[in-house]
Amino acid sequence: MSSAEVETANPEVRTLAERVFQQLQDAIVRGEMAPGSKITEPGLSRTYGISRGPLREAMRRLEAHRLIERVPHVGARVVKLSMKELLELFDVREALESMAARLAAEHMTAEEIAGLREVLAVHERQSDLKSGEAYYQREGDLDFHYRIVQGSHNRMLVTMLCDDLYYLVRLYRTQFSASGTRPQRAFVEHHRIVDAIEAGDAELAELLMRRHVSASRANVVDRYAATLKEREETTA
Amino acid sequence: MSSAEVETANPEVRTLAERVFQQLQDAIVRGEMAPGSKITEPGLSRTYGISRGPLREAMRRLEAHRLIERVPHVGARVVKLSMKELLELFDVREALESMAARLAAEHMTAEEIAGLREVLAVHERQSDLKSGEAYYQREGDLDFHYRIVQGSHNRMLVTMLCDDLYYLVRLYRTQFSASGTRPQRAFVEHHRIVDAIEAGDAELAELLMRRHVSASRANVVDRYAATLKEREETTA
DNA sequence: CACTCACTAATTGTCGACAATCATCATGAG
DNA sequence: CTCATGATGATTGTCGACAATTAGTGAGTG
Repeated sequence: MSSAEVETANPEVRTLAERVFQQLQDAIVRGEMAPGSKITEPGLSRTYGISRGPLREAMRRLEAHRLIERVPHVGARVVKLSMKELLELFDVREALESMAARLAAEHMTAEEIAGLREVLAVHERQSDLKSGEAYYQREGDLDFHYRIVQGSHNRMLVTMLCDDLYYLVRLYRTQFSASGTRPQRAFVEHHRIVDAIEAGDAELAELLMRRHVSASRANVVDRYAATLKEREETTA
Repeated sequence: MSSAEVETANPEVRTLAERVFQQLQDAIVRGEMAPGSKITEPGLSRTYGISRGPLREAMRRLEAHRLIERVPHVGARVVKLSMKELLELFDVREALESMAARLAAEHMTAEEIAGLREVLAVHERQSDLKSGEAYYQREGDLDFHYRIVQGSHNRMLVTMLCDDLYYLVRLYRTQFSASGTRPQRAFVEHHRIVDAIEAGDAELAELLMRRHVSASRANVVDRYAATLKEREETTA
């Protein structure tokens, strides 16, 4: 299923700071808190019904995860990704995910590969339904990448991508309302990557993942240029 | 010389939490706080003369930077890198730094390249003095990598490497007392990387940096195996 | 003698209040 | 009319105290 659906009272999470951190993380990524909007501690303190102590600790963690930006004595704002920063994010993803694919080809277990294939099968079924446009836009695509990263068996890599960057990716998708485009091609690419991993071909898996992320980046650039041009024409 | 240097009045750093964060970061990286040793909030609160509020915020940042590990309701310990985690760190560095070299070859300015050459010149002079063994072990090597990462002009990459990973690298060097080995070869590799960057050959710069980090990793593995064997013989 | 269980001491988590700093707006001078 | 300059209000930074949880100790029992 999708990721975290955290209720207010989750006994799993022991501390208030942790709980409010996850809630805020979710709210920001979903776009429920407008990008660039100011965050005031007394405000959040009231809405979440906690004191400012744990709240500030949660905000420090959000800051470390790049979801909010803080200026001493001034305040915090929800991060607002610019196109430049989005492209930077893609470069970092290209570097880390291609490495993850390489390591996955070397270390992934048979069960993990089977799970990966299952994810692709689910995507295929979904694409049968609303075929063509935007078919596994949201969490599905990330699920795929998520599993490969886990398959790298590199805990540092897993933390960086799954705990940090993927939240930024989701944030970007809501901010730019970038519904999943280029469906079939990405789907084919996913399959080829899994094939390479299953064959234990580390170099190929790395190369394919690199191209996959790079193509996704190029697609974003194209769409951005298109919307810019369109906006220009409508205003003119 | 120890931690009693930066007095209370540093106008650069505005907030107590920020100041104590930097002090702790320094103390940990320098090995003044033993790896794996427990950190108690009342203890640090006394030694640094601040209350637990800002201290906890500083600790949250240290946790995000992977310099301490926390368990809710139990406490925090200074991180202790295992060999496995060290190798994971090298894999991440290989991915990120090779990307940085590629971007540096594309975006670095003439002045930045000149600065890079200057760093190499300094290293060369140092190697004239205590030539051979361990000649630019500590900060010098990181200076080189640092500048290339900056030359990538990718802020996210800069943050990840310079603000996070390089502190871990320094921590590892003190923990494993890994004085800079394999001197000449690394020096030559550095030169070739700069040549590629200056020529604007992104692919080559990326490849060379990748090999450079990979070789450094292999060297660590070799040395580790050697010390293991040696320890075995002495105990036998 | 080993094991269990309660109790104690210490540490972590949380809260409310106070002090320092900044943004806003009004006021006045040029 | 524009710009500089000071009050004022709110927000952030910091502190000390209280509550909750945990680890360690020691007594008691099988």
